[in-house]
Amino acid sequence: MASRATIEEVAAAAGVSRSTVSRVVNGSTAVSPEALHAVQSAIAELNYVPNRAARSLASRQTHAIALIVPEDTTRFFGDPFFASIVAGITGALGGSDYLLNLLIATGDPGDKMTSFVRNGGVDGALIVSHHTSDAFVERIADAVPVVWGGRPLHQRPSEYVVDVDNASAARMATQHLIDTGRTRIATITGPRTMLASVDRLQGFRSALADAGLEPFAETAGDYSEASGAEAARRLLAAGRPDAIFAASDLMARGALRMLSAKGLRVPDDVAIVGFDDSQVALSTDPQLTTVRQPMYAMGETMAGVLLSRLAGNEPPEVTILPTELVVRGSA
Amino acid sequence: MASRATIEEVAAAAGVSRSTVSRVVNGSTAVSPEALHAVQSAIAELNYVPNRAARSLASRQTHAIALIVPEDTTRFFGDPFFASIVAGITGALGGSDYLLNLLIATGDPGDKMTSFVRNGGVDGALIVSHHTSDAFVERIADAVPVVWGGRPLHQRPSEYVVDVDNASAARMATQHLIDTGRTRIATITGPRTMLASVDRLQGFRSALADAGLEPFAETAGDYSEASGAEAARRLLAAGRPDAIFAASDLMARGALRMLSAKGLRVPDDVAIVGFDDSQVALSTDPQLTTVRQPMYAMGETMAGVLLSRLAGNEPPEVTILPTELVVRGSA
DNA sequence: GACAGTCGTGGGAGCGCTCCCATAGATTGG
DNA sequence: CCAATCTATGGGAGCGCTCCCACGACTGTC
Repeated sequence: MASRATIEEVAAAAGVSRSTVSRVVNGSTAVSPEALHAVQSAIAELNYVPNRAARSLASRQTHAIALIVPEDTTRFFGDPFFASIVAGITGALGGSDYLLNLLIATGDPGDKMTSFVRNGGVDGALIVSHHTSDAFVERIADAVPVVWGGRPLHQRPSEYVVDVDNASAARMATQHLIDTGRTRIATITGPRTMLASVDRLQGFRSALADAGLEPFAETAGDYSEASGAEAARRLLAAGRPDAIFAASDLMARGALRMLSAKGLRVPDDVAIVGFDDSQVALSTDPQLTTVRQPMYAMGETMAGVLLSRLAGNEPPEVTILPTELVVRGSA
Repeated sequence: MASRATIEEVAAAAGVSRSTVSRVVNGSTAVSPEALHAVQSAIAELNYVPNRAARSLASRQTHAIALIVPEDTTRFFGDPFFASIVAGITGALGGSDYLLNLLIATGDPGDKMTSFVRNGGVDGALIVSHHTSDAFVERIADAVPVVWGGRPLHQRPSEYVVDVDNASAARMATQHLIDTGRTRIATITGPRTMLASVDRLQGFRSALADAGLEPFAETAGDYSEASGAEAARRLLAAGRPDAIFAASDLMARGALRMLSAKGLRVPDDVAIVGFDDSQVALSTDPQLTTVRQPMYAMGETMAGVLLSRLAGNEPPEVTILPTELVVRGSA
């Protein structure tokens, strides 16, 4: 906890001016080899680390970005989707000198997150898992450059977004069910307050409509395993689907377990398709047929786009990453 | 992204001085009701949010703390242990105006974490999951007040730590196995580079020694499910234990699945005891008998102790939280 | 009525940086 | 050989706050 050295002290030790030290630290414009060397050894000797607050006050940037997830910690930590997103972001940030700030909370009690972002806590933000109820998120988007993971609810001009084509991915999954002869096809959606859920539902419906089928049933979960099991229970109480398209692997796993518990065989009695292709898809028996979305790449791309904006470049506003149907045992 | 109002502008709008605005913002010493009111409306009108960098430069504190986890993201997100710790910390921070900074990384490539902490990025740090190989962690402890989750490897005078009594918890778990008539008892430990693993192993050994038994086998995992399965495979290849004490629920689950896959019944053929009592313990069939450690409370306490230190108080240096054996179906 | 103690307030002096302009010296060319 | 150009460097002026001291206007006391 030694008292820190300041730039001025380094300058004195190296026999140069503050400015020269600053140039060395920031690797900027030309500095003579002798000065360079003198400064570098002074830095090493004094164990100098530039003060973050002073630097960001003067330069008006923090070299930190936030990942905002309007979910409670349980959901956040329980879903491998977020783990991959974070891993992707971390990967993209690795090369840069930016730092990631994880801001996880529903509703932002006390406006801590909002004011942290607004009062210059970060240079920009990544926002995923956006619900209609999260008004605070919009205020954040007013304050700093934002990149959305998934289309924002209220799209404004010049929003940057990284997404997959949820509707056609869901279509593809549903089509697979149709192609394999299923006719009583139900879906377990995510919360209708999220655009991704709505889009997937719409893809589901349109695939059925094109095939001249009616949805057997539509029921909502919250992307968690428990909600998937609960949804399956409701489905079964109301009738006997021969296939279920679940909007997440976690919900698919919940449904699968509920079906097994009720003595139904998967895929013989009921086929199940999930969404994500996370580790979860491999953990079930049978393993899940699912829609793969490139979660790691999504995180990586989001961070890349934000960094590019912060660097003053003009990355593409919308990036749509590809999805793919992965056929395994469950359908 | 409106240009921000400064304290000076608020002062002008309210017809008072900078100082008075600062007093209002910091809720400090007496301000006349009229001034108070004038300032408050000026703040509301101008949408004023104090600048974080300026504030922390002047006051020499950031109002942020870090949680340092020297693990890769996969391990971090995969283990409910961390989820509970984070939830506990978040809970404790909720009332305060401190912010949590999650710093997850093995080895700290590029020293980003270390220098972030050292250059005044946070006022203090919480460190969990400390391995012998993580030298950078010590450098962090030199730079800011730290509270350890689990005893640090190199204990120095006046370290603050929140922990459970791992040795006696492991003893208790092992004793349960002995009491239920098991004699060929093996253990799956965590990495020997972590003190908690070593302590649990030691508790395991001493319970057996007291009962006049020899350990059937000791093999190490890394607390992950896969490593537990792998360890169980090794155990089976070498003989036939009739009980296994695993140092985490995740490893216990891995082991349990491996045993089932090999056609062994739990608990009839092999009894299993886990450690943590996370959600995982309830997800297996049979459910896990396990040592409950109060993970949420550990996070909460760690944060509480750190906050108390930062507030200039003198919290107890060592807090040992209680553990408890939870008997379910697996042993 | 003069003196000490309050209370609310203002403003100077930094906090440790970056940014920009000025300057001294070295180099070039007509 | 002197003006024009370039390179390396120094230092002033902030960035937006907090902290501390000082000041005027009141109160109360002997």
